[in-house]
Amino acid sequence: MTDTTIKTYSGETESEETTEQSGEQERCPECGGRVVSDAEHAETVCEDCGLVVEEDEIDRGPEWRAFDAAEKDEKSRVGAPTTNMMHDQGLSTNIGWQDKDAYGRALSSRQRQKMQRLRTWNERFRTRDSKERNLKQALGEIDRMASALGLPENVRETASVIYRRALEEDLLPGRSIEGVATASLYAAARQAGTPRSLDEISAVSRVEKMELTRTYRYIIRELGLEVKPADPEHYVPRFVSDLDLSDETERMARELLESARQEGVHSGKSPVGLAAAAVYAAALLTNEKVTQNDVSEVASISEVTIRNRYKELLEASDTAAPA
DNA sequence: ATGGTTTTTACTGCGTC
DNA sequence: GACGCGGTAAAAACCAT
Repeated sequence: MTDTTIKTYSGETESEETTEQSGEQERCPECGGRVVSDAEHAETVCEDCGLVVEEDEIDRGPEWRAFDAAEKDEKSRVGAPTTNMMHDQGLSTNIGWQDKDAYGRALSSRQRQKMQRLRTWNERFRTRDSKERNLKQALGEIDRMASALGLPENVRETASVIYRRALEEDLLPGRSIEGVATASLYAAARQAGTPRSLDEISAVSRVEKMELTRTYRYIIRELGLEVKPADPEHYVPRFVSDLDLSDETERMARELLESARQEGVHSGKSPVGLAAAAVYAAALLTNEKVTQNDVSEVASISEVTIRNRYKELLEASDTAAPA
């Protein structure tokens, strides 16, 4: 009866024994102490002996706070910030498409031809080696899927970083670009606390779910990424808004999940199912009309699961806070 | 490969609009 | 009668061993 062992629901997790943090935390070459970076002085120093490991690091952020537009111009550094979302981090030079010179005058036809030729070659070189081309494609894919799923920019950014790392560690051979890109996005979404279920992801991806899970697991393991089991609460806001329910309901759903957690109901169950059930139960309690069918659709989970979960949910909330 | 869980599928009965 | 809901049994999916 005592169900104390907490099993993790592995469909969405299986990351519990990833890296014990800091597999590659830098160490001080002198004393082996922990090294800590100090952005203000642009240094990386050892906590123990104070040795400066690196100095003059580049601060890519803006100069300081800007209080109005003029100051913003003054203080920003030149150029666009580097971003991992472009295959060359946005750093490569591009040749403008307008056939104008630096003063805006039209070019002679001879010059125009020359520029056209340069553009061609520039493009060829820029994406020359396979890794670059690989990245270019993958990032395009990540972007496409992310917008299809309505994921915010920071998730895309994270996904890009993960993909880049996978590429650098030679994790690609034998795996499809799309598979790894999809897995990166999945991991990024979960890390960012805006998880999408495997179903949702594979709906917009070109790869099968099986390949996705395989690749995902592989990536997580090889890269030592720490991805905590998805928290059902993270799904709640999305379901609530998809169903046009009130904030009150959302709050209620969270409460239900909270008391359920204390009762250990979460153990081994699908987070999505739990979230869906909580939303349904909450809607009931706040007298808003949603059918189990509605919920099951936005959550892509079966009605039966909702029924089972929401029964447990209500029981748990009774024991936790007897009315 | 096997076994234990969880989720899904499919079907049935009940009450209400 | 259609619909929402609750239940059950059997199948499928999934993870761990």
